[in-house]
Amino acid sequence: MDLQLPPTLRQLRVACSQCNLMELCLPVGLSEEDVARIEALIGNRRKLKRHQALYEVRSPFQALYAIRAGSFKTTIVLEDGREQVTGFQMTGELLGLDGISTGQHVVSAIALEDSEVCVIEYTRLEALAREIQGLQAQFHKVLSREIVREQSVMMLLGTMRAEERLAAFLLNLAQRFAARGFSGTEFRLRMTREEIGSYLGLKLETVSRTLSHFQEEGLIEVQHKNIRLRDRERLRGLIQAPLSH
Amino acid sequence: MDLQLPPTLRQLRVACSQCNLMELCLPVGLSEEDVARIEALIGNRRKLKRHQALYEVRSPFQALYAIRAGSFKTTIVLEDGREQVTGFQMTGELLGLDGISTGQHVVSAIALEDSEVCVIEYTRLEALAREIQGLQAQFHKVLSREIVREQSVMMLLGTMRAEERLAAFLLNLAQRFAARGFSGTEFRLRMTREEIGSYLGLKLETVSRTLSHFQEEGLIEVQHKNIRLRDRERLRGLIQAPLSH
DNA sequence: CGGACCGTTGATTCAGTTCAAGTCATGTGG
DNA sequence: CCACATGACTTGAACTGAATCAACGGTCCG
Repeated sequence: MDLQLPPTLRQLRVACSQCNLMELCLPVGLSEEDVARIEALIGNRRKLKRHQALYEVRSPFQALYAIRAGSFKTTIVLEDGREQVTGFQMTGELLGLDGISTGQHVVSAIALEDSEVCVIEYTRLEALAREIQGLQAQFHKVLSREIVREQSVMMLLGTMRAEERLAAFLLNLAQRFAARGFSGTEFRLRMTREEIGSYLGLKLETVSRTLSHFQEEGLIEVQHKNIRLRDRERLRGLIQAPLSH
Repeated sequence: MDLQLPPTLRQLRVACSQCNLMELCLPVGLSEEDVARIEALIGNRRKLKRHQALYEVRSPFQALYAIRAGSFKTTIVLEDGREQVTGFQMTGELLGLDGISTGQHVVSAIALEDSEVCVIEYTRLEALAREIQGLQAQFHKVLSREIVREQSVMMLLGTMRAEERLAAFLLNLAQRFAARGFSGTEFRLRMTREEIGSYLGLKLETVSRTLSHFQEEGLIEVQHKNIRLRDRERLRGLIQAPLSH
């Protein structure tokens, strides 16, 4: 995920107040003064190479991570080894919320490309949230938003057919790219067909076939990992009005 | 869900400190003094008849609800009318977390039987959480636990076969009944086959067939809504070791 | 440049859905 | 308090969407 800034500028963005993700991240709707205090909270950064784990299942929970650059997947594993992707995260989104409950992570977070995160030590976040009402409110909203997101995935997995799932997935990605100032009609998938399938409860062959099918129908153009949405309305229609029954 | 207390006693339990759900609810691990302050927070109660909505989709979010007696389902609806159950809640569990994100509820909460909830006004909860660290910590854990629960439902819907889903569902119910001091081997389902199916991404016929199949196998006894677990270990084994592949 | 991974496409199989018919339970109004 | 209607559940038979198995082409990376 290119930040579309020259490298020199990239070096300079060291603080939340200068981060172009500010409106996506925690310090939203806060006074300058409060943002300054949050900057102090957000200590160091961490860089990760593609396929590297930010944290693993069962590792102790200590911090949340705001994605500064790159993207991640979170995966959960069953005793018998079956694995499922529970989410894809991109810049400005928060990772680690699953660890608060038990003090141990229940998913692993893996970088889909070379990435960088801001480390937010959790005890310090809680302390600051007690002092800055706006931060508390924002944090609660982030937690609740994750609950809501997962509920819509449950809907997707529970009641949608393969085509609808893929359509919903593509539209969601597009919307998130657009929210970050990238094109919402042309983008590059960071994940494999298998990872998409795992997230959507489908096999990779079904993902591949369905994308091909969308292409035949003129809904999208697929070239490897590059996607272009050609008929967003019909794509949206797929979700709301299933073919039959 | 009978509280197993004579009616007279039931009248008397008016405060958190005397509520037998205390260890399941918000005031966990707090000093007596703090519990007293939380009692003040928890204003009135609300009684609901079977099938009555505690709140509906799109209704404004103002409060969380702790279930004092009875049980609920939460459902999300698609534009085309398709509906899915996203969770079943029983005594001591919190309802309404979905509303924090946008200020509007994204699910409806419907009583499965005559029920009663404690109303927790959200702005007051946030204010108190800023003052009482233990309450803040507990609240965050509750939010995170819901995120984790939904992730395991995603796993269930995404990668499990019908038998595994049902087995996981029954074991989860059993464990929650047991945590509340009821029998974990013999209990009554509060929801219909259709509601179970909706939650598990199955049709009601499949739920019915699978339960019958479990019975033939000697895993459970089913009589209408009454379930008895006869071989918990083999039931658990179903989840961890799928038949083939 | 070679090998591993990733993706596409086809043929076949199968788990779960759909359609259907009938039983049983519940509760409501006369 | 009974009668009847309605909703809940079960079971069977046929159907189907997605999985599985398989073979092959493309691409990326060391």
